[in-house]
Amino acid sequence: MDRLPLLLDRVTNLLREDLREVATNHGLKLVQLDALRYLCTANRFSDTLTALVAWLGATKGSVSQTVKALERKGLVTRVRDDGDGRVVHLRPTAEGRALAAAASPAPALEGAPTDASTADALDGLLRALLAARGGVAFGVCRTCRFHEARAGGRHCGLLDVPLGEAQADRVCVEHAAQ
Amino acid sequence: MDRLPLLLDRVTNLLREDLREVATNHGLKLVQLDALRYLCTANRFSDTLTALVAWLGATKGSVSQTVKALERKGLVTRVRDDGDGRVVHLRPTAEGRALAAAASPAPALEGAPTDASTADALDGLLRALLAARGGVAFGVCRTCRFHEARAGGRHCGLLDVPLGEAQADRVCVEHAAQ
DNA sequence: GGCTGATGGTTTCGACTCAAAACTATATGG
DNA sequence: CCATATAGTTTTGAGTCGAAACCATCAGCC
Repeated sequence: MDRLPLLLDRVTNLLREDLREVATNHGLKLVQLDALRYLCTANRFSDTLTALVAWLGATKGSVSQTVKALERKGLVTRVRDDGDGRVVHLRPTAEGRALAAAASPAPALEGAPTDASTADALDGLLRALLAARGGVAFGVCRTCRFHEARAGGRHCGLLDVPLGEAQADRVCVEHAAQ
Repeated sequence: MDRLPLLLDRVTNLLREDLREVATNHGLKLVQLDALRYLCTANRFSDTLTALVAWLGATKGSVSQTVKALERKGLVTRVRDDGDGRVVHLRPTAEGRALAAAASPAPALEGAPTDASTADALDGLLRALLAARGGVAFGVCRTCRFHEARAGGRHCGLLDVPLGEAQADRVCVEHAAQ
């Protein structure tokens, strides 16, 4: 009895349904809210179009349009990089940040279980998903969105594991290249 | 440290990215594949437009368009109900079933953990999500998509719990009304 | 029977998404 | 300096999305 795909399907749908409603309540499409939320947590390495493309899993042409829509709504501004003339940083405006803050987390998750076992299970699932896509090398850990330089040493904020100083420059399986 | 929303976001995105690729490989949009997969598991109560709308979480106008696209591609046919002249049953064609079978489960889930604890965690999550939406009464259990009349008694196939004979006519929290 | 309302679907509209492909501009490496 | 890679934009055509208007059919009720 393999309930996993079924459960995952259902959870995903409910979550998206919920977020979609939040988005439309704020006059946005779901993808636009997704993008805005990501950009609000992105640092100077991960606030580019390419990173957003990787995160959302769509094509760059498509994402470029979405960003244009966000810009038109005054939620995001484009800032050319000083060093590299090709890259453009996508900075949420104050209004954009306010909207993202108001729109997350998903209301449906308010009462969600906060116990460690649930997170652990998702952890395992995430690792499996990443492994299934061939453990694609997508970026150096030190430049990853989830890389944290803590007091006790470097840390991966997504998988919640400590990292040796040496690993910080290794390629990271998680592709939220930053 | 609340990693749950973050993990859920990531898992959802990866899963969708994966499914989207599968869909485009078969010349479909992601939503179309979602709809087709649902219809392939639906019985005579749940193969209607309204049920599909509830499952996908979009508006009926939108879903009607999607179904039209599937019909145009020869993957689904419309069949008027005998008893109720208003309802239309959406039956996947042989070709539609073949495509859905070839396209699922998501390749990324192939190597996913099959242990019970992962499923249990998702189970809890699903219950929380359903509770958060106010435990909406969406249909009588007996007419639910996941209702099963087993040898040992009635059974809910989604939450994997046995049901008393009396409960079968109670309102079900899960809204996949069938 | 006939009226009223609810239910199941379809259609139309405008804004937007999507993938693919062509394109521009800026790096980087021999 | 030239070839190639990288970052991003634009265009095009099919399709999604929500909203609102619309058309049937059914169910309750007097």
